[in-house]
Amino acid sequence: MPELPEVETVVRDLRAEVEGRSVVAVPHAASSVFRYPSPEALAAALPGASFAAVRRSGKYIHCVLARDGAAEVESEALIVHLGMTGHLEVCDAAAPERPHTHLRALLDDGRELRFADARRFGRVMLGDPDALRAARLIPALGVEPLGEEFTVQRLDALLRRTTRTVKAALLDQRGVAGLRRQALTLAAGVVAGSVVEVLRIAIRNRGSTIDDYRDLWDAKGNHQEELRVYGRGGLPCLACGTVLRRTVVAGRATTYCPVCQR
DNA sequence: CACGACACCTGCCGGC
DNA sequence: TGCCGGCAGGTGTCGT
Repeated sequence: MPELPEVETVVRDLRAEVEGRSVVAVPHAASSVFRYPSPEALAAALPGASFAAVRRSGKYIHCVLARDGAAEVESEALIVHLGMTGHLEVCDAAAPERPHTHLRALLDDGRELRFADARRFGRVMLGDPDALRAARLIPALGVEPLGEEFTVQRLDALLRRTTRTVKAALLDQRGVAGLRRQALTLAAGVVAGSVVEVLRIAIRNRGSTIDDYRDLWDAKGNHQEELRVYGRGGLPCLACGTVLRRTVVAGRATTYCPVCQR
């Protein structure tokens, strides 16, 4: 399940591969992952556009497009959310199509940008991000946790005005975009510092491959090796040896040490 | 506003 | 060996 560190890894790699490239054709576009416009309309509109920039917004990937000869600068982006099992790759156009491939975009260097998603929880959209947001096709995300605006004050205000658990608050993408994992009832300063540190380390480790996540080259991330609690229910706590417990918080499986994490 | 329930969707896993 | 129910989980929607 791609989280912010995994998405950031994909964005950085994608940026190096497609920035400056343009789309020549769309040999394949079909599936329910296309929320707007229809896959046919997207396939018709994408050719001729070039990738001006690749950015991350929460867990959304924005490929900002540019068009030659367009007098006025129009804001247009190919937006991708990986959902649970979404996967982007840039490969030779002759490479065999992996199962559940929903989009293939032929680039001007002979390669293809492809999107595959077995579970189809992912989304692909094309349009003005502001307009898509206004149309509620993409959500109005909260503070970017790796941005300057993610301050202790902002987080403190966010946590202070709610009775929800810290985990539930952090999971809500309208508050702080792109976060999950557990947190405890700690001072906002500690949480804020931890969030940023953990995200930076996870990105340095190219994300966590818990199940399906692979980068553009189909390689696994490395950060799963660093997780000390996640997925270790029933195993001893690495700090004190107590058996880690599993429970459900905010509708999500949550593992914790009953001694170290109270 | 907070949160549970459900929908979407398919691979995987345990049980029979 | 094989079928099958159950489960996971990001996000949106709807009901309480």
